[in-house]
Amino acid sequence: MDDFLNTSCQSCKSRIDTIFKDLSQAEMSQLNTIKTCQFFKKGDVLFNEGSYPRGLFCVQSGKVKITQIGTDGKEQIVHLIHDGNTMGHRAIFGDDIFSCSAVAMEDSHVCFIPKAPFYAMVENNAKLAINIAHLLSDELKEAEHKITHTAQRPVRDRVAESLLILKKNYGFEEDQCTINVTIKREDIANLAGTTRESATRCLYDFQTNQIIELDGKKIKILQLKKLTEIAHLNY
Amino acid sequence: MDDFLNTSCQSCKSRIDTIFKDLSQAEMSQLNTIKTCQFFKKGDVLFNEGSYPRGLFCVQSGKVKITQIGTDGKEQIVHLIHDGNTMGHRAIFGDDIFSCSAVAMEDSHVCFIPKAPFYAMVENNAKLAINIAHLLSDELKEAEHKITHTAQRPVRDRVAESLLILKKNYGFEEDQCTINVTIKREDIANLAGTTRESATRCLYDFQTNQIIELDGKKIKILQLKKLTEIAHLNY
DNA sequence: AAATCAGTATGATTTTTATCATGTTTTAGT
DNA sequence: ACTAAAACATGATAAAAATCATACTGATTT
Repeated sequence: MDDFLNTSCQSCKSRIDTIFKDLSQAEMSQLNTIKTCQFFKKGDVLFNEGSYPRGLFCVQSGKVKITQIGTDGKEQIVHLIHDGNTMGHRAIFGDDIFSCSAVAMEDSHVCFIPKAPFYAMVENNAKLAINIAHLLSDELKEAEHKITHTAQRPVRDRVAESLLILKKNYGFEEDQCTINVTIKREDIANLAGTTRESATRCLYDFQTNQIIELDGKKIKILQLKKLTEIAHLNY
Repeated sequence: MDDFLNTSCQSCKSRIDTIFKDLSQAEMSQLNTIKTCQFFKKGDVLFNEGSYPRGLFCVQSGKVKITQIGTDGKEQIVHLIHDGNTMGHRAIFGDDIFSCSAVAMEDSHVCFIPKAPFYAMVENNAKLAINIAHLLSDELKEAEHKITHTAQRPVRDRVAESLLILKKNYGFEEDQCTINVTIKREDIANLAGTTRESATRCLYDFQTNQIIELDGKKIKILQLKKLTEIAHLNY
């Protein structure tokens, strides 16, 4: 992790869809003053489950996985993060330690906003607080959906959904079918809540059925519709 | 569902630990003006998944289950509600339809605060908005925990945890060991994310091992410590 | 280029869990 | 109190998934 050139919040392309979208010019320049830009290399840990949050992370570019350690130390991917997403708000507003860890899945530029001035800013701006509540509401909805559909669907369906989640978060490459992320089989398993072997088997089954095409760590979705059918939901 | 006598917010015992704990006297009497008190009989539906929220529910007394319909129409219990809890905040602040249904598990007194005046109140009170963010943060933490531990633990562990969740939400009766709720086997299964048969088998296994005692729909916890060990977590 | 290592593929086996089937008990309604 | 319906217990079976075991591939280091 190194410091990096300070991109201004005003010109940050990722800002449009964040909790900061409604800030006034004055507040924006204030935010710009208190934030710092940081660079994380692939594999770097942004924060660790159990540690105390010192502030909010706001992703400018890159990909981060949010994980939790379950029984027997097995990792569960709880959330996937891309540019424009924030991290740490749950721990900050829950007045809590981090319940998850964050690890960069590729080189990422992430801004950091120290807790105290950020919290003060929120206390004086109900609209900002409401935006945070909105974000938390969306995440809660997603989490509750995942509870229901993890408990109730077979591994095959969940692996199919995991591919759709990857696609939703990271989109396609220029060819409009290769998912724009490099991810290990094990992480697909950790996202689907199954074992590496079971995930691998599902992927090969999908390939055999011409639904996807595997090329090393890259995954091409050939039949998006069939994948959503297998997942039993509409993305 | 009938209207019921209007208990005042000022004297409401459940208020102490709600999002409304920090309201000023003026705001409190304003809240008291806009809210209505309602009564729901056991089995009554408070709201339905997919419908549009008209306001916030605040439970004065009673027990409510928050459920979601999964694959093949199977119900998942996402949340258990007791006095002092609110419902509908996720849908309201997510600017969304209800993603869950709410059904009274026993006769309940629930206050209703219409959406528009409530939202206006929040827009003018950052502290209230922060309290809502706090609540959502706690719920998100709980949901993420459930994702990880549903995916990773066997049914037996999850059934054990379900009993602990029931105990946490509804406590014990006077004997300090009978869980203070009447719940069907099927609902225990829906909470644990398994089938009725599997849940039943686990409960009888626990009884055989003198960890619990079953008496119709009532459950006595004989060895709380063993139950937490089986669940593989510390409550 | 050989060696090392992380990640991968895949078969065989065992364990876990759901499903199916059937009889019993409990509860609610008249 | 009687009847119907709902909820429950439990065994047998089948299906799903984890675990175990082993060999392969591809990248990186020496």
